[in-house]
Amino acid sequence: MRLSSRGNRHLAVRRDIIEAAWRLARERGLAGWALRDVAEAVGMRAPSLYVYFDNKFALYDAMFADGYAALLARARQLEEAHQGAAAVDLVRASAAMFVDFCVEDPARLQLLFLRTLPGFEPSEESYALAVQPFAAMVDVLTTAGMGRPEHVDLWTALLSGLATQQVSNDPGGDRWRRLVDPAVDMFLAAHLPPSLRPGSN
Amino acid sequence: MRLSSRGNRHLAVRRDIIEAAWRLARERGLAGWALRDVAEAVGMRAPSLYVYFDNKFALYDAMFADGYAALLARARQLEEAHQGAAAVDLVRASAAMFVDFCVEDPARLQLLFLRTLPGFEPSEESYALAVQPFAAMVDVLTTAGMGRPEHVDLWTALLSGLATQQVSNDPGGDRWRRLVDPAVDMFLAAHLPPSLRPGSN
DNA sequence: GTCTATAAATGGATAGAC
DNA sequence: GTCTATCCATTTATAGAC
Repeated sequence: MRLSSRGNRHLAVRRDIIEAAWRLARERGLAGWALRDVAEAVGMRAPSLYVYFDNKFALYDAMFADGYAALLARARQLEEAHQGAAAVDLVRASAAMFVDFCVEDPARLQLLFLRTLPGFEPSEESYALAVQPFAAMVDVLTTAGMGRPEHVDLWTALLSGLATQQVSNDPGGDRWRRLVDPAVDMFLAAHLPPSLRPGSN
Repeated sequence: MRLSSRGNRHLAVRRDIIEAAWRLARERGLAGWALRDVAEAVGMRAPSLYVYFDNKFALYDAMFADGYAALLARARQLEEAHQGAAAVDLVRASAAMFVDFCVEDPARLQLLFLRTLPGFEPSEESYALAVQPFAAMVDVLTTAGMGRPEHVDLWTALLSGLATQQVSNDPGGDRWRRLVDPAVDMFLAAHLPPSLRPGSN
């Protein structure tokens, strides 16, 4: 009991630190803050952070895992909401979800998908977590008859391209965000099996 | 005469500095080097660089302009090589050229298109240069009957998405690079005017 | 677990001699 | 234009007291 509540406290502080780091990343960019700043944001001094993380990269690694956990949660939520719906509807909803997820936090997009942080490599544990949302997306596409690797890769390129353009060239706007539906139409027109097209059954 | 040759010398040294900086960016990442390193690479000491650039961002700005100039050169070259060819062929060739341009230098991709360098904003002059390759691409698409803004934006998203995925998730490979042609097929099937389709005339 | 103090390194930028 | 010398700020990380 005492041990576990101490463990819980430790984990709760870890969470606070991760969330403070995300806040700073959103405000100043993924690499635009120092450990001092994170410490201050949680009411500590920098050296105390080393009780919770071995170094700055370990904090980034925890953020990486946290980001993929958030994405996985949204994917699961979408899956539940689409129980019994047509496969294509889940495909559409997944596209919008993914692009919104990327656009709403450019620093997260950078850490999770752009690999732009010099020197950072996710740990094996975090990488294993990162695979799960990807697998969920493959499932969604497979159910709609578009699970082949070339389909999946083209799908990720299309969606991440829309997100990246939106964030890089029209931050705060929706110039590319609003192209998600047309882009999905284009993709479906080219790759959705005839048997799953609306109108057939 | 003396004045202009001095000016030429100055410009030549500037070029050397810019090229050394690109080399370092390719080796260590866009932000992975110090002015000291650039200076050493051109046989100087760091303070001497300030004769050629006001500060580090000014050097990045020159690299930015240089990158867009390189892209524009390739676009012009492609245009010339496709004098009299079918519009769709130039569209295809432009797609491959752009993705290759991005993939062959990830640091350049980052500086020119991803806006991932914290605090960096291109100067007005450099930005004006950046618009030109974009305009050239709009021309190419317009000639093929696909010049509407939504077409152009979807086109840039699709190609930059392929490039970014290639660089981020399969560096050195061709997992996404080889999808350029299928991606263009998909795009053309959805947007190329019937009158320009092969088979019609 | 948290602190103060500080090490150790980095890196942009300036002063001023030559 | 180039150099040496140096400033100054930043920041990761450690030592050791409490």
